[in-house]
Amino acid sequence: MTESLDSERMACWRAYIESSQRLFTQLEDDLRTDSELTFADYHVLVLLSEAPGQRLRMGELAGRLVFSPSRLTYQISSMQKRGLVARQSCPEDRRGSEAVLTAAGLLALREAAPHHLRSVRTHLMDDLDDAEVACLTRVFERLGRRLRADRDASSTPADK
Amino acid sequence: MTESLDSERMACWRAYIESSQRLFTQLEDDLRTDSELTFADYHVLVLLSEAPGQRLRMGELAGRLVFSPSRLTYQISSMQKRGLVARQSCPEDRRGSEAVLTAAGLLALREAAPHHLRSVRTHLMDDLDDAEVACLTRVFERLGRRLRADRDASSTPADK
DNA sequence: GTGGTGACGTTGAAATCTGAATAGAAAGGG
DNA sequence: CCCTTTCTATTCAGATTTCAACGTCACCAC
Repeated sequence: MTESLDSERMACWRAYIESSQRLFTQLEDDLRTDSELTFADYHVLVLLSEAPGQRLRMGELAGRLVFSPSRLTYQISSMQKRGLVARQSCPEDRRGSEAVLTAAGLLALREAAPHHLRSVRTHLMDDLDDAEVACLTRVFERLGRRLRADRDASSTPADK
Repeated sequence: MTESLDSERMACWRAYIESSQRLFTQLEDDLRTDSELTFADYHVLVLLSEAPGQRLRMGELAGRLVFSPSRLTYQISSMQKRGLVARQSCPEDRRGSEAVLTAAGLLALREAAPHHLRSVRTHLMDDLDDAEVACLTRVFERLGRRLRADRDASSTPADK
């Protein structure tokens, strides 16, 4: 029956979409200005740097980045050419492969991080008070949990 | 000096990024499932349908969609081929052109809208209480204003 | 073990997106 | 008027992304 949003929620939705798009564009531009990395590159480096052994399976990485498998293949190939990561075939499962952070990759991350974090602060975080931060965290962590659950449910053909 | 985010803001930032990415992907998938439109197509149709004369200048459209000029040119060409919009050269300014909504475009929008709005509700809005909606609206409208202002400032070489 | 089934990544072709360069037209002096 | 500058949108080449089809291997039941 209700196939629409009330006007407050519609305004909320629109502000969220437009501002997010604008923010991501801006961060991407900033990152390119003061490093040789894209936002995707940066994110890959962060995830690898935090992983045990500074390595992750392709599938795991794709899941966290919200990338399609083929997109990740391309992304890692690109970073491999630039020496930021290496590819190794997985010992336990010979179908799989893993991306490993290189010394150059870690260095690139260390150089880019201060600029990027400053960018995140000036464009977004500095303008939020603690209550707003708490609210956003609550909302988006809940959303993330739900969307991950939906995805897992739909990939499992445990229908019905 | 502070070139990092405190841990709460970092968690907030990460949840926001990941969940947003996931949400946009999900909405895109839903839209494709029950219509022939992409999210960008849909957004163009919405903006045109609300514009006086159901037409907008390319630049205006690009600004609102947060698209680069060349991306918009491509987007509109694609929609033109599918009959969703038409292109007309602008009477007042012969450099410019405008995109006009067609009957088929309006129809496509009307058919897709209920599904898309349901999708937005089930994946996001239904889970938010009124206070959260108010918080998000406040935050993202403020962010949007600031980012638009930054963009305008940097395009104007009125440097000091 | 053997065959079927599914999971993990990759590949190739086509669609889309970006950034620099460009054509065409308006605007503002001089 | 003429010239220079700026604005609008498009074009082109190249980079990225998607989608579907594969190749390889693991897993499970027989």
